Amino acid sequence: MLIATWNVNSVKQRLDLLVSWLQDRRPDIVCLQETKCVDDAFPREPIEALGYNVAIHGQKTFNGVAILSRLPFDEVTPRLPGDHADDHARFIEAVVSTPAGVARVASIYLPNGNPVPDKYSYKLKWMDRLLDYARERLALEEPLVLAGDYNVIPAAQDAANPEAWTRDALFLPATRERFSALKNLGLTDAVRAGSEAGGLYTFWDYQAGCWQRNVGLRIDHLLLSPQAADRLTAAGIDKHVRGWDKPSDHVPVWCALRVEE
DNA sequence: ATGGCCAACCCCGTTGGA
Repeated sequence: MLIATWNVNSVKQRLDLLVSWLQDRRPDIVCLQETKCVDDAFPREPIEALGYNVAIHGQKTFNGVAILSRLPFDEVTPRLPGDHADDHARFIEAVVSTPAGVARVASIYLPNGNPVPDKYSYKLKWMDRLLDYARERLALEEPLVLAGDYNVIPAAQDAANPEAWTRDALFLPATRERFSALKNLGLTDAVRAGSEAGGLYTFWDYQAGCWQRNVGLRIDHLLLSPQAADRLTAAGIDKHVRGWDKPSDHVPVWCALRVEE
């Protein structure tokens, strides 16, 4: 079973590329971020025509997350618990039944946190809420995948120019500490389970010829519970999608989980 | 050495992203 995440930077602008990529990669479950449209405006039909069920949590102009799944949804829950006043559409969770039992998947769009300090406290609070949520879900001992745009550079090897990011919300010590704390709960970084190599980027800024110069960041991640990590057979980054016409600044990241007994 | 993009929105500039 293939589970992927992709920050599409507007699902309406990216619809043709999304359809092409779904046809090529044929993932079973896809977590989308930055859909940037209200639920009524989400382009359901061309995605459903490819055999996907669609769960969405959008808002006007900004943010917006979704989950696409070939398997039907048993449950869908928008919003990360822990702050009723948080009205950003940054989280949606779904449960599906697989041949090997239930799987729980969350699509996560973690706050950027810049500029520091004005917007940074919201990011740290959001990460603390994510830690609480993950702790609670891990107690269920289910296959669980927390996939999305974390806006976290986990380590120096995850940036082309790490020294340029030392005072940035994506790379500050408090950000990296919370990401480490997530992994220390027992979550596995799917890409890092297969390779410790540098240069495995998932984002290249539109500006300054970053793509052409391969100046990128690894900020999109799939974190797996032990029950999912036990079934992990492969993970990858669809870097070639960044070279397509009118691309998102992020590319899809995926992992393959064995579901047969 | 420097600057270099893109998307949404009600409007043709401003805000947000990373």
